[in-house]
Amino acid sequence: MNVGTLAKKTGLTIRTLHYYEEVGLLGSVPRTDAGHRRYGTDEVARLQQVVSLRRLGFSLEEIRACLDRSDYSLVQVIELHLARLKQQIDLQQQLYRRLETIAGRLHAAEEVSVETFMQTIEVITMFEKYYTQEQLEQLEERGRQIGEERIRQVEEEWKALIGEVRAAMEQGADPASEPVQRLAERWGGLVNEFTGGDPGIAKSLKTMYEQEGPAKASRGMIDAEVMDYISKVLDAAG
Amino acid sequence: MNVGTLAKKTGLTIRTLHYYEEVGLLGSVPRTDAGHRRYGTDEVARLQQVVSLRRLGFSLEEIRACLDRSDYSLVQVIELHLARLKQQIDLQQQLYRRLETIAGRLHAAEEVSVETFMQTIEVITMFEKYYTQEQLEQLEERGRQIGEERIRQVEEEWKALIGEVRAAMEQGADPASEPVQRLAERWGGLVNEFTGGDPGIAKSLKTMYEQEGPAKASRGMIDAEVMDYISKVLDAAG
DNA sequence: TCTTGATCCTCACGCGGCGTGAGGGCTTAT
DNA sequence: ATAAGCCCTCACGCCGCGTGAGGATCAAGA
Repeated sequence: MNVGTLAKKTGLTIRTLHYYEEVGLLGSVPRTDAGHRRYGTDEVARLQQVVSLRRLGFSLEEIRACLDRSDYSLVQVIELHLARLKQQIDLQQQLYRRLETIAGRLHAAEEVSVETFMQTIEVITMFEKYYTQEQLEQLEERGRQIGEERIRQVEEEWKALIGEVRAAMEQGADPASEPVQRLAERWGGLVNEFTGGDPGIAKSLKTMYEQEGPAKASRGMIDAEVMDYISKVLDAAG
Repeated sequence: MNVGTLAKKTGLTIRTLHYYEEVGLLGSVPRTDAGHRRYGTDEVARLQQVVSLRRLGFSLEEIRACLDRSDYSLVQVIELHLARLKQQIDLQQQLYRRLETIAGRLHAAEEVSVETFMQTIEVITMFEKYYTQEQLEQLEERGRQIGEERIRQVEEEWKALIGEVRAAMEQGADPASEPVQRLAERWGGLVNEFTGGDPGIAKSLKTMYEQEGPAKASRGMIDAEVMDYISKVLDAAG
């Protein structure tokens, strides 16, 4: 059998067959006087083995090791390969979830510029740093249940509330005073809307604000001053 | 900031920074008189974006496209990337399952030579050709429940039975005769032990034997003659 | 100021698993 | 004899850098 025929039979290209021979996977293939390769049953059998192992994802180097030295511990090679595969799959799944989340957030945004994208990435990365996988899934789920509509609405409520808090702060209003305390109640309500009442998520949120600072954690909505003030207000509530 | 410092800050290598500049990801980095690279805030910011996108698994080409032309449809790029990732994950998971199955079979074997391995691969490949994913999982599950002990025992029973059938055939025994019919009963019992009474699996098994021929499908245990004979015997049973 | 060690530069080959030509010889049917 | 279709070798290209070689430059101590 000549290369072309064998190539068609195996689905490999001629170049691949040449290459396999070149790297020593097929030994020395016999030739005709003119130098054309002639594949006999031995070569075909060997090639079948190579193809089978290749389809399982082994490297050419591993395949050669397995086929050349029968004392090679196949089980170990497989175990190793399995471990590598599992690691890769895990990594890719993690990546997939990340990208999915990002895609979801971008879908919700009205305009997708590179800046929005980068910001989203930063937010996700920051979140992944402070929330456990479980918590992130929980947040996802709650987000779906609540709906995009409500999320945008809450966003607006936050902006308004922060504005009012800032105004109170700048007027030097007493943190313990009645109107300021009512702001605190609304604040707590919005926080609760995010955490869903889960104390673990609340704790992660707190840690994130402490570690990253209010400005970064709130994506520029809350600065250190306002945060300081609202902390006092909440403290005054007991 | 010089390269070394930036490299440490980003976790990249110096070579990588050079390379990114070489392929045009960082524009033209300003230099000192001596030709040393000096990274300013602009370059650092740009690099941050590159790193972020890189961590999401985008190719350098894609990153350049995204960053250079802001009119580039980010959402589409992400969707495409997600699709690719999904495909890869699916493929790798399929591979993983295959390898796991093979590893299980090899674990059950007493001696693992290259031949055993290749045979196992062939068997798995053949099975995957004729049974649905669901059916394969069902077979797995039944195998686990029955236990290796019983599997080996059944293997022995098959060998013995096939021997008896062959003997009957060579003596020219009437397929409808009482003792031969009793062999048929045992035959049906063993087949049933494999299929677990599932008609879908029985059908796939039948298709496999028809398409691949008895010798290949039974891994050399049953040849065409014996298969022919036992078919007649089973037909005679009605 | 001179030295020394750390840091920087460019150039260029290497990996894995082939794809994709270029430029030429062989075979087979007409 | 010629044309079409095989085959051969040689060699560069891909991606994302790693890893040197060989030399220039910088910062700090003697």
